[in-house]
Amino acid sequence: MFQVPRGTRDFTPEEMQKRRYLEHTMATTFTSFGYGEIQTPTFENQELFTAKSGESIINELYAFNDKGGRALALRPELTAPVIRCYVERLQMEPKPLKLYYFGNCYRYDRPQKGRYREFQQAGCELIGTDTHEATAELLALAYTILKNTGLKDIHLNIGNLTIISAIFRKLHLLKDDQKMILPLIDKSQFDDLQIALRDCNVSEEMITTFLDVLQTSDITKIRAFIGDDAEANTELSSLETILDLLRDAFHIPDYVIKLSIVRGLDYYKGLVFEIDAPALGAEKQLCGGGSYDLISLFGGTAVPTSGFAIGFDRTLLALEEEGFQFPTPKLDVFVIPVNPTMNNTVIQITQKLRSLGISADFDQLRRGIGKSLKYADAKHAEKVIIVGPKELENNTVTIRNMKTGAQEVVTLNDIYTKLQKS
RNA sequence: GCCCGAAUAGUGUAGCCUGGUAACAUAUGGGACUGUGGAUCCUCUGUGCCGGGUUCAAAUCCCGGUUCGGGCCCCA
Repeated sequence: MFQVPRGTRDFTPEEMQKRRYLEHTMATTFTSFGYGEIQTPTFENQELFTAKSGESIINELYAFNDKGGRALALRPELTAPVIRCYVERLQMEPKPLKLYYFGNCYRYDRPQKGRYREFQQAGCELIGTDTHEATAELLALAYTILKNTGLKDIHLNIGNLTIISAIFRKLHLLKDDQKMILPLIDKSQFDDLQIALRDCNVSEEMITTFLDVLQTSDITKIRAFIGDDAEANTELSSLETILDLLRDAFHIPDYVIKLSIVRGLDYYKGLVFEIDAPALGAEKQLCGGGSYDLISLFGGTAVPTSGFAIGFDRTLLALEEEGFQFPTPKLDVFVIPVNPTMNNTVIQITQKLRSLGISADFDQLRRGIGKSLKYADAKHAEKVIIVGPKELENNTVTIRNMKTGAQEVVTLNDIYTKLQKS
């Protein structure tokens, strides 16, 4: 027996129904915010990803050489391909340029729940603006997309790398020490962090205040800590303005300032954010993003960029965990011939309904009415048309409403007006 | 890449400890009910993840692999 490769999945019609629903609601929200869809190849030159994230990521790439000896890789994410495309052919588009995407990505990782080797990402890039209102809108978009899918419990956490760097300066931490404590901050392991800071000769008083600042949402506390650092003060004022807009203009009040968000990569600068779904446990992060600079790295003219990526599969899992009722696939009409001599009429009725945009199907197994009703029920048919000799003598059929069980006899000509109204 | 657990009809499970006829529910196909039964009843089909070992005998015990889950690493 064959089975799917490790970390990959088949999607049944039932699962595809959910995935298409989710994709549709997300795409609708993106377009309502003025974004246009973009699609890039499933594989790219390996260099694109190593340039962005360093050689070490080859271990987690599906990388291969093609028959011409070109070093290629299945894409592990979509930001680099989209920015590559921008640099290659979209630089002269009017700004701001708003791009969104859906796409399968591939990473050689140990699979577990919410983590697959082939997975889908949804996301967007905002190119050519970093005004407060643009940044606030990006945060609002990320939050709104997830809310619009029907998710109830999500947490938006906002951090800032410029501010955290200023704090490090304040603590007089060496570069190597910073590297060591960053992962501890990212994982919110504050006990270990405290010990590590003592080893770096940071005073007890500073450690206490620092830990407090990392966990606070109070901007005044943060401002007090960074003191007269000009760059950090500017950034903090910007953050304050952005958050005011998010709360008062976009009406999204439930965010949390979390300076401990550092994210795992070097090209982010300034604002970073994450959205979690507590329902998911270990792999609970649904969305991550921020402002970054990749364009100059890829040889384009530097303009401000920001964006985020959403874990599509995790979002779906979170909805399932919350018991979300997905729309069920339905059939408008199922047509049942009482015996096979009715087939000709039954097919004509079915075809006419289909041509009117009404989804319709008919019994193709020559089963009795009972079994056919059961099948119609399993397929969530709304109405059933029963075609039998008794009715046909008077050029009529029986229409049964599957929800109420109510039946009425209708002439052949009236079927279509009758069904179109409802 | 590391530690731990699991794997039995399409689906959900029992049996495993203590080796001895693979079971139950549900779903699917067929039939009865002579056109209303989205019922009921009857019935066919379909199952031990893979490979080795121990044994007269392995779903059961042992070893290796695979896959899935839980926790790490990582998370662009």
